[in-house]
Amino acid sequence: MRLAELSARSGVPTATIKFYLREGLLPPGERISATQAGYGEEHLHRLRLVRALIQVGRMPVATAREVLAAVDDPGLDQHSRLGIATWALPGPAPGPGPEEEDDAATRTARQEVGSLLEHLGWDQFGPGSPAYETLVRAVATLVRLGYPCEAGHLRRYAHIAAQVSEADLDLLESLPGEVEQVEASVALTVLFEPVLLSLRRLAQAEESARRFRG
Amino acid sequence: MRLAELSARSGVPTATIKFYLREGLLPPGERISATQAGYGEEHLHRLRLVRALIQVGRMPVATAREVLAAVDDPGLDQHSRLGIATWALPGPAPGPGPEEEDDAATRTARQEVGSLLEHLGWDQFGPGSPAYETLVRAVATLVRLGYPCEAGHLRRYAHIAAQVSEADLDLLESLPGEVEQVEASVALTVLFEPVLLSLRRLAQAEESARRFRG
DNA sequence: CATGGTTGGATAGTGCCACTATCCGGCGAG
DNA sequence: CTCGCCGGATAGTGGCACTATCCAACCATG
Repeated sequence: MRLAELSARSGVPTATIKFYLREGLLPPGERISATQAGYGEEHLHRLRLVRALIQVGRMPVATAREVLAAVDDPGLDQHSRLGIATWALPGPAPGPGPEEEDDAATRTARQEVGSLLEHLGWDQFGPGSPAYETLVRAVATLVRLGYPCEAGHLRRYAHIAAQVSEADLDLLESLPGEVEQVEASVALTVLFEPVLLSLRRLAQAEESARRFRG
Repeated sequence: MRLAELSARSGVPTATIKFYLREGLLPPGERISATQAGYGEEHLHRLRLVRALIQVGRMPVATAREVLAAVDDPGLDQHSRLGIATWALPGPAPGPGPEEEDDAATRTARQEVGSLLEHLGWDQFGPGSPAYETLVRAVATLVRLGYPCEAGHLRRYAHIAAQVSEADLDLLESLPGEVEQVEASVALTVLFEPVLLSLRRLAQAEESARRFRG
């Protein structure tokens, strides 16, 4: 398959594919001659994954490169791979970098988050992990706006998150092959986020109608 | 309070506050003289909300303006206000506009999503609503990558989403005042997204450790 | 063999968007 | 008086995901 056909089958412009090749998101095609290269089905699949991560998952190009490098890395067991994937994924609020906020709200948030995770016994990822920091930032913002979000309130959401992760892992384990599972751990983590959030919005509308109308 | 103090108390640069005033995200201050204006606590609160929507919720400035206009709109009942807020919120994958994709994956996704929502009886928001379209896009992407996401698989996530929305509405109803609830419906919908997704990541790590190690 | 369209690679440019820097005249504290 | 701060208007910046252009090699066709 040539670049043009890869573009036609994926719907991605050739210029964009070249860009991804340059950025290392897509492995180079098999060299046919000095100025020609050929691509296979695996390139098509990877290209679709890249598009999904970037467009649906809103992942920055640089992050996608790191995540995909981890996916391709051999010699990692299932758990570390999922860990790497989860670690590298940017989450919903990457923020303007390590600006080390230390206001009252952030300190409160750290305390509530810490006590929540301690109570749940969730100690795989501690402070410093992206998910943890994102959580602290979000809770700090809620605190700053004056909304209740002590560990008690958060616990309810944590229990629900645990159910989601069970569904995630069930789905992951139902897939064949180990390589596929690694890729899937990334793809499913990212792509089920919009699914979950959209369903939440739809469910909110239903629940709101139930409570405020009929 | 002058602009400089508003800036100091919120941590937002004065230039940025001026920008928000220009964009209509923040109501103008009370005119003290021809070239002086004063701001109150409500401006501080609104400014924090704006920052939260834009930075934590990743909402485009234009969308934030619309959402806040709906929040300020009097003469809307609770349900419509939540509806407007939820409708205007952009969700995780706004996409490159109404490009009317109509490939096989999208058609499959529309069918699965339709049958899922029909089965659940969720008919508040049909096709055309942002949440619905976001869901279709995400499912289409999953289909394209070859992951299982029939209505059956999605139902499990939908049930979990329903639990989230119950928690959301419980929290909303626990707040005093009606104006506060309107603002809260926006703030909580947006700000609990990172909370939920971060908790999911943390829970995934725990669940993964439980299954693949111990 | 000529030749014209196509291919892959390199380089520079575009468009969007959330700010941000600068300038200007009016105000007000000392 | 006066000098620095205030608010408002205008234009510029930086980041990022592409995208347009150019070039020489390549291959199919006549």
